[in-house]
Amino acid sequence: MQYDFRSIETKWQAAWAQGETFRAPNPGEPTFDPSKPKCYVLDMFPYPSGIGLHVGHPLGYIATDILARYKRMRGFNVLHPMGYDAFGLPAEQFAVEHGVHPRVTTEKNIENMTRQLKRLGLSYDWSRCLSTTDVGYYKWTQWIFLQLFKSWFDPIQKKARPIDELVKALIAEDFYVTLDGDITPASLSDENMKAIGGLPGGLKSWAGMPVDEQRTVIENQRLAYLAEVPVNWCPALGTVLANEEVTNEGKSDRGNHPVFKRPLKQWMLRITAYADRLGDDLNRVDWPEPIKLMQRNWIGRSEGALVDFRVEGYDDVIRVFTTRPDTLFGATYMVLAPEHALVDEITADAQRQAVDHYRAQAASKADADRTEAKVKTGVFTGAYAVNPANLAHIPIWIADYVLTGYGTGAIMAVPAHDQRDHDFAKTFKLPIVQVITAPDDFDVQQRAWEEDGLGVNSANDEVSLDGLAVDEAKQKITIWLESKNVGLAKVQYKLRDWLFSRQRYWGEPFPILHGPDGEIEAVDESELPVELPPMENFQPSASDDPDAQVQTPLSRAPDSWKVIERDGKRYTRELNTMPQWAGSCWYYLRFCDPSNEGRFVGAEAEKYWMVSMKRDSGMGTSNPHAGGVDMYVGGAEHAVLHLLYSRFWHKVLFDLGHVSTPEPFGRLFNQGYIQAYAYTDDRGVYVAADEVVEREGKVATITRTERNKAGDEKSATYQTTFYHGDTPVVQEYGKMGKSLKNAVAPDDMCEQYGADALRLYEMYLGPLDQSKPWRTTDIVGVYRFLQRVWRNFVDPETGTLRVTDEAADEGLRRYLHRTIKRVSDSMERMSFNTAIAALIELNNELVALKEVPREVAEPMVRLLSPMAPHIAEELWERLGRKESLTHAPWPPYDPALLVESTVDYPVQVNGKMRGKITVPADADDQAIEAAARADEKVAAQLEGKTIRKVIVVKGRMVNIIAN
RNA sequence: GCCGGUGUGGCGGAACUGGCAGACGCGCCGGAUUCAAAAUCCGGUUCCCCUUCAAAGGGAGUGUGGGUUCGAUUCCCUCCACCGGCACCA
Repeated sequence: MQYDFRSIETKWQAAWAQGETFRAPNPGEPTFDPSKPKCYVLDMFPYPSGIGLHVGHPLGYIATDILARYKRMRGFNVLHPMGYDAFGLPAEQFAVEHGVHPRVTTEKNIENMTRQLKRLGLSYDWSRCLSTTDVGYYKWTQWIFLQLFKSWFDPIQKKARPIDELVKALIAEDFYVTLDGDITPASLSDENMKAIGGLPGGLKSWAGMPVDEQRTVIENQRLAYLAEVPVNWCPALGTVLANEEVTNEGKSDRGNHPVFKRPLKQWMLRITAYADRLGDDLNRVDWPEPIKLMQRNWIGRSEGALVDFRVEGYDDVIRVFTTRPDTLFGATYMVLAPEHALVDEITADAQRQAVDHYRAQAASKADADRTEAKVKTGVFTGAYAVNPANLAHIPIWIADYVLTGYGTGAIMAVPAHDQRDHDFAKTFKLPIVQVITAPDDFDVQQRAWEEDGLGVNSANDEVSLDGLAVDEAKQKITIWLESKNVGLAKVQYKLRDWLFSRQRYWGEPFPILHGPDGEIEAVDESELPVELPPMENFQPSASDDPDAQVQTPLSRAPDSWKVIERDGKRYTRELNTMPQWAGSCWYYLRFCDPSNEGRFVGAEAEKYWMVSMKRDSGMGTSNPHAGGVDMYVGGAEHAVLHLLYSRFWHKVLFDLGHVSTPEPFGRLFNQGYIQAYAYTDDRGVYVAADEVVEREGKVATITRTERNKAGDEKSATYQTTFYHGDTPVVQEYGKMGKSLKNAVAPDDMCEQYGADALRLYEMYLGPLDQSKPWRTTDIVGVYRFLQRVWRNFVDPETGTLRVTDEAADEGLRRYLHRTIKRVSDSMERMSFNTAIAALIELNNELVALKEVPREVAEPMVRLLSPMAPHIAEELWERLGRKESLTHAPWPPYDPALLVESTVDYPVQVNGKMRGKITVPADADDQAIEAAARADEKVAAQLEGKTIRKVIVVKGRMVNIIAN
C-alpha cells in the first residue's frame, strides 16, 4: 500500500507558516539569540518568468534549503531569504505586445512562483521577501548609484573617495590636472605621470582653469560617468540590441531587420579602477578555483609596454600596447582597428576608397562575425610608420582583427612570433622577420614561433637583445624605450568599464538631472525614489532611418515627470534606465534588513549577518575568507558578470564606509544544470518531449536540411526509434526549458510523488556541481525509499507506531553511528547524493525488524529531516515530540562505536588482488605480513617466487612484490 | 581559435588524502505473495574465457595512447568526444 504524503505536506507547510518557524530575527528583536553564531545561506534569486518554474530551477534552492536546515540543527542563526530579480526584458516585451503594464505581469508571475516555491517546503524567511522592482527597494539601488556618481577613485590610496575630496585635493595641489584633462598625484614625477595615462609635456593649474573645464575634469573622474559608446542600433525595432540578439549577418534576431553600430551617449561605471583589487581579493574568498580563474582571465591583467611609432610625414604617433616588447625588432607592419581615430588623417588618397569601404563593412559586422572569420582581411592605408628600434619603414594597415576596445586599438605586428599576425602577413605577403630563436627544424616563414627563445636579429647601436631570454629582453628594451621617451612599461587589463544604461522602460530610472547648459546633477537623496512614470504605450519608436535619433521609452513620459524646475532652471530627467544587473548587485545586503526605510541596510543588521564570527564559518572549510555571505549558490552562467559587478559595488560601498566587509560572498558554489532529452521532427522543430515514445526495433530514417554556424545549408540523415504520434523524431539532449519543449513542472511531481520525493530525487541525481539528465521515471527510486521509511515506522494496517523503547543490538547501533558520521560528513561537503545513499542503507537494515528501537528511530528522523522535512516532522510528532524538528540538535556519533576490533586487509601480489585477510586492529606490520603470507591463495601465488619487498599500509592493504 | 569543465556497467552515479573499481538507486532477469494485477518482499545483474550445471578459477576493464609509482578512476603528458563560456586580447 502506498501512503499519500500530500496531506502531511500541506499540514506542515501550514504549521511552519503559522508558527513563523523560519523567521530569522535581527539583533535587537526580542526573539534574537546572541549566543548563536550566524550563517547566511543565499540563492541567486530568480527572474519571475511567466511560465513558472521547471524542475531545473529548484536544484540549487533545495540544496541551500538542506544546508539551511542542517545549520539550524547545528545551532546557527540562519538567514535564508528569497526574492525576485524582476526588472527585465520579457515583462517589457509582453507589455509592448499586449499593452499590459509590466508591473501587473511581474506581480502575477511573482505570486505564482512563490506558490510553487512554498509547495517545495523551502525554509525561507518569507517575511524578508523582496523584489528589485519594489519602489522601496529601487530607491536604494538609485541611492547606491548616487554613491558611485559622487565618488572618484584615488590612485594613491587605491580606493573610492567622495568627489568633494577630489576638489579639495586639487585646490590643495595634492593632485594636478594633465594636459589631456586627467589627474595626476603631485608626488609623482613627470615620467611616472605618463604611466597613469597622462601625456608628457606639462600640467594645468586648477586655479587657472575655467569653471566648465573644471567641471569636465571632475565629470571624468567620477565612478559613474557619461561616454560615447558604440551600440547595436536597430531602427526598425526602435531599440538597441545585445550582441546575442544580432545574427551573424548583422540582422536582428527578431524580425531580421538591419542593425547598425552607432555611437550613443551612455552611462559607464568605472570598474576598471578596481581591476587589481578585484583580482587580488579573489585570494580572500573560498570559491571554486575554476570560477576564480574565469574571473582572473576576464580581468586579464597583463604586463607589457606602450610603444610610440612615429607616422612618416605626420606629427602623429601611433601608440601600441604589446606584451612582447622583446619582439620589437620583428615588427614589420602595424595594424589599426578600422575605428581608430587616426585612420582618416593618415590614409593616402589612392587608398581612400578602399579604406572607407572596408570601414563601412566592419561597422556593419557583428562582433561575432569579426571573431569567427577564418580568413584575415584588411586594407593598406598608404601610410608608413617608423619602428623605433631599427628605424625600419613599415606599412600601416587597418584590419578588423584588431579591436578598439582593448589596449590602444592599434598593434605592432610581429608575424614571426604571433600566429594571427603571421596569417595576416601570409595573406598580404608582408615580410616575416625572426627575432627569437626557434628549433632548427622550425621555419618561421611557415608558422609563427610563439614559444620562448633567445633574442636574435635584435640590436641597434645603443641596445642589443641578442642572446637574452624573453624576460630579460623585455626589461632591457623597455628601459631603453623609456630612456628615448618613446615607450614605457604598462599594466594592461582586458576588463572594460561597465556600460550601465539601457534604452528600456522596465528598469530603475537614473536619479540624474540634465541642466540647460549640459550640466549633470544628482537628484537630491531626500527626493529618492525617482519612480517610473505611469505609461500606457510601451511601443518603441520605430523608424526606417538608420540615423534617426534614439528615442528611449521614457522620452515619451509626460513633461510633469520629465521636466523639473530647480533654482529657476529647467532640468530634464535622465531618460535611460539601469540594466537588470543593478538590482541584483546588492540584494544580499537588503535581505539583512529588508524593511529599513532610513538606510539601504541597517548598520547593525549588516554587521551581524555579513561579518563572519569565526574564521571557520562552520561551512566545512578552514579556508579563511573575507566575510560576507557564508554560502552563495547559483548557476555557473553568472561566474563572471553578476559576481564581478556585485563585488565591484560592494567594494565601493566598503571604501565609502557603508559596509563592513571587503567582499560580498565568502563562499560560492555553482550548481550544474538539469538537462533533459528533447526531440525534433523532420523540419527540425521541437515537439513536446513528454508526448514522445520509443518503439524498440522500429527504426525510422529522417533526412532534413540543417544550417550550420556559418549559415551554410546541409542535408543530414538520422536513424531513430522515437516517435511523436506516428512522426519519427530525433533525440537531442540539452538544458531543460521552454525553447526545447522538454520542461518538467515541479507541481506535477509534487502532485504525483510529493515534495519530499522531488527534493530527494533532485539531490540524488548526482553531484550538485555537475550537469545531469532528468528522467521522471527514475523518481520512483527515492519515492519507494520514503514509502519504506514510512512502513518501517508506521504499521500500514493499524497506523500505529512501530517503535520500541528496547535497546538496539550492538550491530545496529554501530551501523547507526557509522551512518551519522557518513551523513554528517556528506552534509559538510554538500554531497547530498551520498548522504541519501547512506540513509537508504540504514533504512534497508530496518526492513527485517519487527520494531525500530527508539535510539535508532529518533536520530534517523533527524538525519532525514533537512532533505525530507515534511515526512520527518510528521514522524517526529508521532514519536511524541512536541517541538518542530527545525531546531532539534543534529545527532552526534560516538567515535568509540566506529572502531572495529578486527580489520580486513586486501592482499595484492605484484599489484594484483589475490586474497583477503582479517587481523586484529592493533596488529603490527610483521603480524599483518605473516597473516598475508599465510593466506592460502596468496601462498599459491607466491609459490616458487622470491619475495623482493612487502608493503604494508596500515589500515589499507598489503602488497607483496615477488618474482 | 582561446579559456574552463567532464568522460566509470544498459542508465544516473560511488570510490573523500595514490591503496578491495562499480556503494546506493533506476532498468532488466529470476523467485515469493496474489484468482489476477498493482504494491510489497527475497535473490541475481561490468565484460570475456574455462566448466554439462553449480561451486570455484583465469583474463580484461574507469574515453585513447604513453609516463611516474610497489600500486593510478585518482598525479603528469598526447590525442579524441561531449558540455559550458568567449571580447581574434596583441
